[in-house]
Amino acid sequence: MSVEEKKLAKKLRLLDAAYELFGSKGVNLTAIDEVVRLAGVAKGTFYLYFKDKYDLLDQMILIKSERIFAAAMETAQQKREAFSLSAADTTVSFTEELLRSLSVDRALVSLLQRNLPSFQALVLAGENGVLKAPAERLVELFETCAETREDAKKMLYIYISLLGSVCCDSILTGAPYSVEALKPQLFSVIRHMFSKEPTEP
Amino acid sequence: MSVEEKKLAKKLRLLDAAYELFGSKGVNLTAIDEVVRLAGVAKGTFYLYFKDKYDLLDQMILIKSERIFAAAMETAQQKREAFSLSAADTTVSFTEELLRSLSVDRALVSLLQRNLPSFQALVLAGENGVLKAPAERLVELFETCAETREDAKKMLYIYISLLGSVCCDSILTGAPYSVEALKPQLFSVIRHMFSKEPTEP
Amino acid sequence: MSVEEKKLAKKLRLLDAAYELFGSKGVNLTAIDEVVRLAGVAKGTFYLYFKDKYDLLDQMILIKSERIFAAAMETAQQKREAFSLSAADTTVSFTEELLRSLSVDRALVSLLQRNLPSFQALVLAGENGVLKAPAERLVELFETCAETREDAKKMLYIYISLLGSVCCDSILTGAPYSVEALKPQLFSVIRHMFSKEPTEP
Amino acid sequence: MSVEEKKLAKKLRLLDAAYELFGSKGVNLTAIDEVVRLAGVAKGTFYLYFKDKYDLLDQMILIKSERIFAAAMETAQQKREAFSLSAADTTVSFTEELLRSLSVDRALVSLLQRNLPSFQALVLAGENGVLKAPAERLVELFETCAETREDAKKMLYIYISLLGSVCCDSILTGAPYSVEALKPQLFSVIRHMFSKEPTEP
DNA sequence: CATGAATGAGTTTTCATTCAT
DNA sequence: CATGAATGAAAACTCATTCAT
Repeated sequence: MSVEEKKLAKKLRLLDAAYELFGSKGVNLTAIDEVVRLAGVAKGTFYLYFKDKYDLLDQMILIKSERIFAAAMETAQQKREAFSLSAADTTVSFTEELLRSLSVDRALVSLLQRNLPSFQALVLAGENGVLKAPAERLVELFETCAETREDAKKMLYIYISLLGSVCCDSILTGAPYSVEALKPQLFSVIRHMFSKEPTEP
Repeated sequence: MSVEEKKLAKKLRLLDAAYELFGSKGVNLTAIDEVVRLAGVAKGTFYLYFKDKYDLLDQMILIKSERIFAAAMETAQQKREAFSLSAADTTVSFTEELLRSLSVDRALVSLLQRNLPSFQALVLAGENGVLKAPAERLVELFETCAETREDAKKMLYIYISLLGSVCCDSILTGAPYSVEALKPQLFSVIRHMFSKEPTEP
Repeated sequence: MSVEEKKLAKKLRLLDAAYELFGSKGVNLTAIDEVVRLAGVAKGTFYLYFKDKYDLLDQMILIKSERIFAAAMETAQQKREAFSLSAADTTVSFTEELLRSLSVDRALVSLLQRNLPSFQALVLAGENGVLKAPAERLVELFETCAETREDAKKMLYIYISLLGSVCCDSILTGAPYSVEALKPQLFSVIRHMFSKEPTEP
Repeated sequence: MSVEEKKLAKKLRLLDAAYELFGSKGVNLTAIDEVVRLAGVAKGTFYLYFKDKYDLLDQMILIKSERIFAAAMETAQQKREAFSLSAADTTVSFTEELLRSLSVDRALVSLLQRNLPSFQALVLAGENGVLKAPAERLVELFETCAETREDAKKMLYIYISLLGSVCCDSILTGAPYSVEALKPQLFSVIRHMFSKEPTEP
């Protein structure tokens, strides 16, 4: 293993350890001491790779959410092409896929819940590398029901906010409603977001 | 002033001081020392009324949100009666009123942001005293577009989640969008939530 | 109930509560707050009857140990007269009786254990009212094997020390030896204390 | 000085400082603050080496008592061999030596007094490393007057209890009797413990 | 007499950060 | 690069004691 690989391995071990701990006890209640202990590296090493706890958090959310996000979009796009799905149905499909992935990765949900704002900013920031592609796809989907690209991005923002806050408790605690119980209403709202009829009186 | 009144006054002073500080610097960065200093009471007095910082936080959110919530509902109901508003329009009106109040009370928004889950649970818990009345009104509004009362509560849950997460950043940072910028889309989504047309293909 | 009786009742309630708590968690780890709460009196009332925690402790040990001490001596004396027991046998009998009482009052043992010094001082202080009579009897018993009264008191001191420290753990934890397991050796030592043969080479 | 040596030095400085303070004012009245100030280390360093005050206390008693215990046994054994002392005389010699050491180390006495039970357990626990050798010697001494090894250990237990509780007050306060004043009776009791004559009527 | 709210000095404990090795 | 011992400021929490009612 090269020096460069060893460095990466250490950083990844720190990220994994933090992932575990931040997810289960929250960022604020997790001491750097615990992270390095779980990662099996020295305390000083932490500061070699991260400015502080919150720097690590940001990097982690980025890495972890990218994978899941891209995969869900990949699946949704394939379905869209295979079955000529509408934008609304594609978004629902994407949502469904996302919920499925999140359901089996409670640690990530826990993280997102505690850090929704950073996550939202991330998705919206078109310039950002890692989430750029799937986010762009989503904007395009919402453009089908919006007058301008800017309006589409606003809808996307609302969609992401809704998704984030609705799902976290459902997945983590199942209270007050389970994900399955909320799906009909949630999908209905999403579909309505794509409806073009006037709602003003 | 009776002893009981003095006790209440002291507790309120602590709540007010914490409100101020939690809102401006966040709960985690606020030391109990600061709270009691601002409140002008002894440190021990804090522990006479609250188990810890988070106990105070819970009580505060309850108190503060009740006021703003009840007021918004009051206004919305008056408009509904005066102008025979539909359920959708009443909900929009309630939303508008709530956003207006929150816009001028950034400290509360800051609090809600950091504690959305507790707040959501609170609204949904019909048994809870303080938020019972306005929450019941909202359920009734959503019943006009839901098959069952249970479905209405789910829609309410989605609505509250949406509102909470959409607004917090908008109000606090104005980024990525200001409240005003998001209103058209937000209200549109809310109105669509009341639409009865099928959205399934 | 007269005023005077009410006052006494309060003091006794405090003593009983402290008895319970001191015995189970030790004096140092028991807060006055807990004592008054358990006693059901106001915090200020405590200071009406006791200077501080340790004042209460002293009074309590006195009261509690007097009863048990006097009773054991009473029994031992009766046996002595009935069966013309020797001083050694009377002391063994007294010891046996004491161990029996203590075995069923673990709270008191716990107290004595944590406060042996005060207790020893108490027994030896011939001037003290409550323990005077039984202590005097013990001195007399030891005088049968000592040259002077002063020597007898020293033997008594050794006896009390031995008894106190040997028994506490035995009764409370049964470790490393149970009271029953230690009795043969303990009684043997006590009997030897009364033996007059020279032990010097 | 190596890192490991420095660590040990720091831990010893803490132990020494605590020894000084615990001995003069008691464990409960000594704040960790004082310990670290006297030791000349930072507060955090304390928690690097000890869980809390009582953890330090336990470690300290072990270390301090081992030294004094082993030394007294060493001396007693030498005398035994030199003068062909009997088991009883060797034990008296050991006792004398121990009392002498303790008389000039009041801090340790103070400690033992407050923690006799832990100390007794320690001596009896044959498996324990540090006190194993001298304790084994004592058991052997008592075996000369006991039927079984188990009986010998019981006698040892009684002997240790007696010694501990008799001496503490004598050494520390000189009241009600000084060590010198008690020695005749104490030694007599010890010698009687080794006498084999029947004491039962 | 009795109360119990209020006090605040005192204590324990944590933890991000540094730096010599 | 990596380490982990050391730091000490800052935070949480306790509790004996007082005193106005």
